[in-house]
Amino acid sequence: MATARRQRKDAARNALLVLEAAAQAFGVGGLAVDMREIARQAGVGIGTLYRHYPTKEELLVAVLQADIAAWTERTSTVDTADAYAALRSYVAATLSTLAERRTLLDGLAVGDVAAPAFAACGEHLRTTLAPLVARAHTDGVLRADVTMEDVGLLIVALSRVVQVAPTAWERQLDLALTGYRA
Amino acid sequence: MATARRQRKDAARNALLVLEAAAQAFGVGGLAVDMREIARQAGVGIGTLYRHYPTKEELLVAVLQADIAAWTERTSTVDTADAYAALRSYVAATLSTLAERRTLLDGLAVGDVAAPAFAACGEHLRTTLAPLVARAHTDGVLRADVTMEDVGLLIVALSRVVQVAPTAWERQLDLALTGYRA
Amino acid sequence: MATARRQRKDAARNALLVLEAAAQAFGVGGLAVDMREIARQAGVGIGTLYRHYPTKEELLVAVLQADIAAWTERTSTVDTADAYAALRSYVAATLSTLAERRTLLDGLAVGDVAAPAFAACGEHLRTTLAPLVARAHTDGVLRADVTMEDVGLLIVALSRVVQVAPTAWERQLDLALTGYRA
Amino acid sequence: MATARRQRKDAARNALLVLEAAAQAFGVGGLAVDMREIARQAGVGIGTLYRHYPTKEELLVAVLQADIAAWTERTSTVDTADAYAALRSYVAATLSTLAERRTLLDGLAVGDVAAPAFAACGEHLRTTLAPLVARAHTDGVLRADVTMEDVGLLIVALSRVVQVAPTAWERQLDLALTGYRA
DNA sequence: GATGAATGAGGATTCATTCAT
DNA sequence: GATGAATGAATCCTCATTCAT
Repeated sequence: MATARRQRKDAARNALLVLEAAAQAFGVGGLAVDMREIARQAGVGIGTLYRHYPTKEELLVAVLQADIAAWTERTSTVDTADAYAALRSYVAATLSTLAERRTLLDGLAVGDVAAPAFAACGEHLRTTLAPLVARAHTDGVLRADVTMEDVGLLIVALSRVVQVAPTAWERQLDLALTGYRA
Repeated sequence: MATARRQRKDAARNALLVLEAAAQAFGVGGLAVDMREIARQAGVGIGTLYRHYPTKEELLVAVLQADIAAWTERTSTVDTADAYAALRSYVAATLSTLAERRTLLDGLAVGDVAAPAFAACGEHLRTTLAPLVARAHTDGVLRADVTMEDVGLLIVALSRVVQVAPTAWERQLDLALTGYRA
Repeated sequence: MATARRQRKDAARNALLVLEAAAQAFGVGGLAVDMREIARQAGVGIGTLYRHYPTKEELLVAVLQADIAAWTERTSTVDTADAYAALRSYVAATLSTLAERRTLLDGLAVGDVAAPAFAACGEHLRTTLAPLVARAHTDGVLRADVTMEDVGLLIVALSRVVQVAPTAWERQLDLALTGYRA
Repeated sequence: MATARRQRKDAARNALLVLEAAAQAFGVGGLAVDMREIARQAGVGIGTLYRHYPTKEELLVAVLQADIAAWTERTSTVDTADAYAALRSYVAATLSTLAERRTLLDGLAVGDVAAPAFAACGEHLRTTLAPLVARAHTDGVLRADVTMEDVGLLIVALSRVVQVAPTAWERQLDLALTGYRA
């Protein structure tokens, strides 16, 4: 049993090694990366990689899910003292997550396989961002016609800035948010 | 002579057909598209495709150059009556060009081959956008600390909106530009 | 008519230009040379090349035939004063021809198409070399058991020396011929 | 460990099968042979072929190296009882090796990749042939002015005979060697 | 007759995935 | 469970040859 457990531990560790290598590799080379290269960087055989992720697509989805998990965790701890600060904090946390997660940032999606992952993403947006926007409206710190969708698109827009000029997004965020303010 | 010209005309037409098919195909499938598929969609043989564009890279660059040419043309006729309107018009013209040119929008670039094309792009930005920003400052319709780079990044940012929600960019542009206003 | 004649002259000239370019090109790159490259070096269009030589093979055969013609001409004027000198002169003339004709030297032959050309070659060997060998035997300057075939193979052998060390064949010829002497 | 070794054994066998098929194929069709055809004749998939020899060039070089190895092995056991016999034996062993190794015989070489292989070849010539020539001189069985280079060129020359008339080289060797004798 | 654009079969190589060990 | 050798479909590109002008 001890052996079995040890093996399971090793297996889990391998799965993780592959996941990290894949995140790295997809971030650098996009979908074009060679599965062998990922296996190599993970320090495992190609067979091991395929045992854990039977398909390139599934591996990508796994990376995506890990990214999204990191994001939901990061954005669940926004400081809520001030309504405007809370909103800004949420957007900033999202963008800073994207800055570290190229796969998510690049929107690497593949066919319908990634759809569920992104659906979970929208779900989280609705449950966490909506209250913040509502409160901002209540507190009168947001233009009345600005919706949650607008803020979502703001994030989407600034994600490109993150991609192109990784240090410039904070300034652009503040410039743009000025336009959203009441 | 007339004969020779006629042939060239046909050849030129084929080159154009290939270019259009490629723009379409790259826009849909990214760099992964099969050269044969492009040839098929252009209605020419694969050999003809390669006669005009000896490499996949070169074909992509040609598409990029056509996109950029379309953009420079479109942005050279901005209404200059009002400084703010002129600036907005420039950004809007750029974004609407991107909306029709997926290759450019997706920033499909390949190694160093695309670099010159994009360099021309930056060049054009500097010569056309700079005066508009300068005039906006002179006329006092732009926050004093907003630079040409900021406007460039605004375009970059909104290009993502174009990509994700092709009809929403105009509203986002006006929202954001409010923040840039003096 | 003058025009017609002029055109025929031009056509003949083109055929010759192609032949020379082909001889050069095959000599350098073997059969792998691109037909377009030959046309380019001949200064004619690819269509013109194909008008004169409908096939790569046929072009090669034409080059071969020109080579063989040069050889038969060169070897028909051997000095016949002394039987041994005549024999040596014949072999030397052959080898020096080979030294200038890479296509022939490399034995570039292709399928059955080249066979007739080489048959003519053997034919010429029999009609010109045989008498020389016979006379050498009569004059007692050649070992009695040395046949025409032996001399033929001597040529074949030394042709490789010509190929590998273009200046060394004469010495090797004299060394070897010593063994053939009575 | 036993497991790993077994796999390597199979892999090694495949590598060898490919090598032999390639030697055969290059010998018949020169460099023009289709890699797929080689794989087919070896009874392996094209991917397996490429796993062992990542390039057509490298496969050719491998064939060349095997040929050269066979030659060095064959020529290291020459009978040294009599100086003249030893020399003849060396040349004969070389030629009979060539008779079985078309790739080497045809001098199939490709760019600079084959250069090292052939360099090793010249090296071996110098270390094994030189002493034989020296001893022949000492024993007075070789014309004083005949050098190692002459013998080398004799081999080169007769290799063409091997190519053209595979059964005639021995007679030609003896004829020619007579000229080299003291 | 000359030209060169068009054609497409053919050939080298890569890479996702399977499977024997 | 891990490994990596084997597989072959897919893809880029070349080049002999044809044909419209």
